[in-house]
Amino acid sequence: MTEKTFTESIEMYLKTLAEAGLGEPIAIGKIAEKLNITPVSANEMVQRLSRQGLVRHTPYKGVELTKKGRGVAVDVIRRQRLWECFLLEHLNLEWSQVYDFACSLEHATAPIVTEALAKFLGFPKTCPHGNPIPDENGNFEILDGIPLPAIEVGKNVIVQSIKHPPGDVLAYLQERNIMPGQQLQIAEVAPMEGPLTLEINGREVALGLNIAEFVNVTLCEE
Amino acid sequence: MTEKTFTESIEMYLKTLAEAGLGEPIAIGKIAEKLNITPVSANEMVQRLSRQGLVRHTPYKGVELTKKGRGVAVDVIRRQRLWECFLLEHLNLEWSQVYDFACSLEHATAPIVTEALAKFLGFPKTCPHGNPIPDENGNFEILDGIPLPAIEVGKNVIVQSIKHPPGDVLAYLQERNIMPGQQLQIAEVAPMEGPLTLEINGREVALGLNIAEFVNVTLCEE
DNA sequence: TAAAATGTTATGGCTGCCCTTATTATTCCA
DNA sequence: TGGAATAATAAGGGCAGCCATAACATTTTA
Repeated sequence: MTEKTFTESIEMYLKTLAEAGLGEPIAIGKIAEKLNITPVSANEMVQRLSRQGLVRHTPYKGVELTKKGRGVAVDVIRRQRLWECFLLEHLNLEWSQVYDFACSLEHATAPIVTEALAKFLGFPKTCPHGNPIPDENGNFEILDGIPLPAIEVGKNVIVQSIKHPPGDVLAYLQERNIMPGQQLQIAEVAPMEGPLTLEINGREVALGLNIAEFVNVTLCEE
Repeated sequence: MTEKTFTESIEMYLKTLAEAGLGEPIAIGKIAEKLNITPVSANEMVQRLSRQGLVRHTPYKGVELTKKGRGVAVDVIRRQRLWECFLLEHLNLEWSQVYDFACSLEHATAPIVTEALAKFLGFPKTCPHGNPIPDENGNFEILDGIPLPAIEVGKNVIVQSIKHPPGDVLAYLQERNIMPGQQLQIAEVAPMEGPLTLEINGREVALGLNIAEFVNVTLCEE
């Protein structure tokens, strides 16, 4: 077993790559933006990761996780999402806050602790934001949710998951009850990339397109 | 409020100082030994801590926590001991392992999480090793236990607490059932700084003096 | 197809925290 | 009281991970 241990910084890079999409290469600029560092620094670091066989970097094309890198990333994500469950369900912390708190804890969690935590929680399948929690072997189901902006006006949908957004957007969503399990309807789509108007529990709520991209929903059958 | 945040390294120095005794100054050499670094490095770091007002360093005399430093140290200790309780009682991890696991988590735990954890655990008064858990304001009771080597032969005692020992000593103690709450008797004291012979649950157990120093006990009343 | 946007490389610098080696100062103890 | 042990200081170094600035390469797009 290559049971190595990686720095917090490395784990954050790998997690960021995994969260950004496990298919296509990610632009270095995007990584830099998400990690709040300069593109030059991101470039440096990507080279280090490349040397360690954790990512594959095609200049001017982007960065991809290798199998090894993906394995680490999935493990980090597992740890984080388990902690999110614990913090929300057992410590009763705010839905909008558990991501950040769990992000600190994830880097300080040994494998034995991770597995004991998973058992304690009853092996949850998803985190409080609706995203899947990989199992001990790194396997997880890919969600079938659709980004909210792709839904037609008038359709009833249920929020399935929230992709991790930047800044205080989670608190913004929580205030408006846009959380997994919530049913809502698209009441109106403003022209010129304008906001969506949603109907949630009988109330009208406007939601910018950029934010709506982070909300994945499934159609209600009726 | 000076609600600053400190590096993991700084927290470890301060915690080490607090654990080594909250009275007299600690020699730099001792700190270096406990943190597994060279005395030169420890000296450097102590100067940094001094500049930040966290410790008071009297050359050739030793290092002491300032009020500010003690506050941080007590907070770190609170976090660690709460996690120890959680890891032992809820995740069912080994008594001998929870100290180290908690030590990683303690540096990644925000105040809100600490308080929520304390509430979840029911505000425990001591950690699994019998050491007091400071409350939210940093107050805690000082234990009245006596180091095992100070007890006379023949006396019945109950283990009150285990000071944190180096290396694998906790596993060694756990194997021999020397844990808080355990009743035992000093059967024999070998001459020339030789080991103690203890009677535990009808079995005889030899325990070196150096290790016994870490075991605090109270006399059984009868 | 040329300008704008983005990515890459080079250079130099910074901080935190650790290291070694060597010299000097102080304290402790026999 | 003098040598051993311990502590302090100095000088030089390393590594991780970030920064800025500048020059240059490639890709995108208008």
